[in-house]
Amino acid sequence: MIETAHPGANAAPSKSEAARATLARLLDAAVHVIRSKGYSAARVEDICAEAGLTKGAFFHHFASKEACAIAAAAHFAANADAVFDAAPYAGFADPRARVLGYVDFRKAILRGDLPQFTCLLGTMVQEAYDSHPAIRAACDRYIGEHAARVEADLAAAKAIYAPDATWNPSSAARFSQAVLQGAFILAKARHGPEAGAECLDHLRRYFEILLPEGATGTGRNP
Amino acid sequence: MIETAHPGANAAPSKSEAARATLARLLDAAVHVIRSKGYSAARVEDICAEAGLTKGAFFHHFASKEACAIAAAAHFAANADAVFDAAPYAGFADPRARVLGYVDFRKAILRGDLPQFTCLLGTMVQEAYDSHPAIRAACDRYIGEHAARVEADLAAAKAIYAPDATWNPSSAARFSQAVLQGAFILAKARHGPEAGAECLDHLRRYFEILLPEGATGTGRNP
DNA sequence: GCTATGATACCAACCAGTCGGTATGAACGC
DNA sequence: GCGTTCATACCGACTGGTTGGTATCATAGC
Repeated sequence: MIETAHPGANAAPSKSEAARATLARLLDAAVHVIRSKGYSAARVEDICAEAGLTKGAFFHHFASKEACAIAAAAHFAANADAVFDAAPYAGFADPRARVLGYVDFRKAILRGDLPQFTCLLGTMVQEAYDSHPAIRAACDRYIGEHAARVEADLAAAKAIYAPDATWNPSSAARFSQAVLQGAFILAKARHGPEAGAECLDHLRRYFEILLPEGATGTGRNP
Repeated sequence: MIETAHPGANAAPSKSEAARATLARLLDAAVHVIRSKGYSAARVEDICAEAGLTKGAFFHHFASKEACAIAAAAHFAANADAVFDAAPYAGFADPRARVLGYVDFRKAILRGDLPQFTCLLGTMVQEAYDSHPAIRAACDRYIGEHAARVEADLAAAKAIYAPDATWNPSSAARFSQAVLQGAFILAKARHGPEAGAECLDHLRRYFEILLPEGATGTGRNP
């Protein structure tokens, strides 16, 4: 899952290729287990079993379970960045199309089992926001960084399609993340992605209205 | 917290007034502790300490921690029903005003510490959806029942303000719940309610657009 | 050999749930 | 009224399994 051209040509030269691979396995396993049962209920041995390793490997790479969770958050965010960079909508020239393409893409990947598409960050921050400040900070950071990517397209689209509208691209980007997080919760409650998908339909319609296609440069919205 | 006219004039005659009071204390404590740290991290002794009781009392009233959580979900939902029944917007004659008043009210109660306004159901279902089916079912049920209340006003408002629009009141009501749940997650990540409040501003604007005030009976929306 | 890596065995703390016990008070006979 | 009886309500020490973390050992790469 981690690709390095040449061992040694890397920023962290002290880790061998094999060690990097097991670290990645541990992180992937942590992401999966925590997405399935949450941070507290995720046992270290669950993560080790999922990775096909033992606690020796785990505590060699992480100082604690909490440190693993924080590293898993970074790993998850980096993975997500790669996925969205490679998504088809990322190449659209029109920023409005990128915004709507983003929503469509997020809807399209609501497939398979719940732990495969739900958000590690939202899951962890729910339980850890008060008792584990470092986890909360990590989740806040990576959610914010992802929102900033959406914000960039939203701001570019607004400059073209609704330059005089009063809504704030930054706030709208955070709103999109809230809708996604809420969609995941509904999907979990319903035990299926359908309820989440229809939330993204509403989000798309909202963005369509915020960025009126025909009225270039007028900005009719409040 | 529980008012009964005469003991014995009640539906459940077998429980004394005092026992009902301690049960309520345990449920209030469970709601608070689980909202603070999540279901898994909430220890039975935490709940007992918060209630000023001991484990003897806890396991006298609940068969298990899971049973307590399910009872707490019902308790939380009943409390919420009472709060929203008593809210000022509930008396508005115009259903559109009730819909918008609901959003405004939800924004207004984002005050104080996070465990005081976040949703027990969304918090629990995140961790328990896979490992505790009974908890998932309870959360699904009470979220759905609350959404149904919103749906009633939305449907009435749509009949007046957007009768020909294609959007679905049931789906829009679920969307409102998703936005709320997502707003709570952002508030937790940011450690403050502001990020959640601005999400409700977007939700309000969306509902304003879905229910155009001037165009009674035309239904301009997609 | 020396260091990095990972396995195995182990520990101490934790925690859901149990169990024997006490207190309160209602119901009943008388 | 009064003692007897019994169920409900609650207490708190205890238990047995669990779990994060540690200590130690085996192996491989340089």
